[in-house]
Amino acid sequence: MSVNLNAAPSAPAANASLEPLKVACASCNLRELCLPVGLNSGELQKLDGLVAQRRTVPRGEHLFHNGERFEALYAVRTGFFKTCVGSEDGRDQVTGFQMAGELLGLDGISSDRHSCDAVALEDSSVCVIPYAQLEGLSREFSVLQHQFHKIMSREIVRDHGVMLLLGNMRAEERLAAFLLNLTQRLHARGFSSSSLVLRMTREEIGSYLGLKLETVSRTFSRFQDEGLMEVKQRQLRILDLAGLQALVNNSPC
Amino acid sequence: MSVNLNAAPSAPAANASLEPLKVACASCNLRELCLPVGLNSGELQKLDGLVAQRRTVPRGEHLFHNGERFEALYAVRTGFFKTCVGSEDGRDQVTGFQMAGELLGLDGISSDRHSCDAVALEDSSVCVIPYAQLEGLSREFSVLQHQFHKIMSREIVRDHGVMLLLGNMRAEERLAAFLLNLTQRLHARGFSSSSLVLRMTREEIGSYLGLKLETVSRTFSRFQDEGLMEVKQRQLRILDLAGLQALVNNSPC
DNA sequence: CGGGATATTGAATCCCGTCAAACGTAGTGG
DNA sequence: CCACTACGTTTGACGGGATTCAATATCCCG
Repeated sequence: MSVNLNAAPSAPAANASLEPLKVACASCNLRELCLPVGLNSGELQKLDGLVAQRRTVPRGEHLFHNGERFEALYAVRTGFFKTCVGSEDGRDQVTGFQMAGELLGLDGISSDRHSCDAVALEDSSVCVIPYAQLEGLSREFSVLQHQFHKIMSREIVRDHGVMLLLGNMRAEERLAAFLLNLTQRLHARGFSSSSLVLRMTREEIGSYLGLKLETVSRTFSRFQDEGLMEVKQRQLRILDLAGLQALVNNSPC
Repeated sequence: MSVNLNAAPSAPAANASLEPLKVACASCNLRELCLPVGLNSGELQKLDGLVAQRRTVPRGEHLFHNGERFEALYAVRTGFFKTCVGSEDGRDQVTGFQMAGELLGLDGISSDRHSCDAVALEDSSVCVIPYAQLEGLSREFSVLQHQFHKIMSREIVRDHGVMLLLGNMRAEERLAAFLLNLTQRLHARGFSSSSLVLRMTREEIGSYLGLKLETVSRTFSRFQDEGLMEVKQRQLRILDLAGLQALVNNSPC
């Protein structure tokens, strides 16, 4: 049973990947998590004029590719994405998982080209935010400007947290921290904070956390044995939140 | 000895940590690496009006602390910094090393508080860029706005690269990548790209790379044995650049 | 229903961390 | 100037946590 928030309002069209149809930011239930935070109604209207296009991305498809020309940011409306970077040799690293209300493509600003791949992990839809126009509008509205800067800064802070995780934590702590982060974000979107469906494979979790898929699987099993949670494939239920938090906070030394 | 942040701007006092003295952005030799990239002379002048203050930070002192109120960004003028984040338990992680022309404090925008510590690794000086005023000016000048966005985006891209390093690479590759990055940035600033002085300890390198100081030391020794470089304490000279690059690019598998 | 992708589990291996000792360097003050 | 100390670095031996290789189980989609 997939999470189905904000299904397209009608969309009778064939399943083209572009939809002219649109939900105004003003009436979008993600507005408090997304770019429009703090805008008044006039500003919201202007922003709406800019976000004219929506795009759906079927599961497994790319929203954009590494190296592609950067022209727009994308706000996740429904669904779930991963972003990953790759090195010259085949290795690649998942750099993040994005859910409703989160922005994709910020990495592209630096060089006018996307520097990672964005892939939908379930059928998804995004709002297309042409970047040049966003810069223009954020010169007009300082609230929008500030909110945009906050979003970029937040991404930097998040990345630093991931570095801490990758550099200092052991497998159990990494996985616990990951799950707590996931449930917290889901909770902020109105979902249960104890029961969730993993949208990604063990391998993708492992890539994000700097672990091999076998280690992720084994650690899940151990958590289950210890009564911290129930895992069955992608279905996960947290039984002992405090126990998980303790794992993250308590130094092993 | 606590950091003397933001004393009154007048304060002609002896060698306080604040200097009213100032070098115009227009005549700063870092201008092509820093915020002013692409500005015309009128715009440069406006920016100069904003960057009214310089601050010196002695080796070992903090430029800012985690949790402190965020009010300004800092552009490194001379010297060398590290930034680090810490978890509730004592562990901390170096998230970056900053040299001349690079910006510090971007993490603070997200929550109006700094979310990391910035520490000078040698006697350093920075330009203070009051953030509210920078937002104002970047609403006037789209070139400044865009350059600022590029800098933030570049930080995100860099962080993703570090994630790849921490998540996928082995000790040798991490250290090789680190050294190549360091020499490349030094080269861009007119220094030799083969000979350098490490401004940080083995422990700080290790923290950045997710390794223990002993591993860093051992790996340096191995590189030396293999004729890739000469290391003597902080003094380092690269003998086989191609060899180092090969280490980073060639998958071990 | 069947087949490919995904997940679980075990056993062996290895890279890095840990612990410990010794050395070198820099800074201080007698 | 040199002894003294604190700090950073090097190196060795050992252990452990994660990876690797491999076999099996399970799920999902057409």
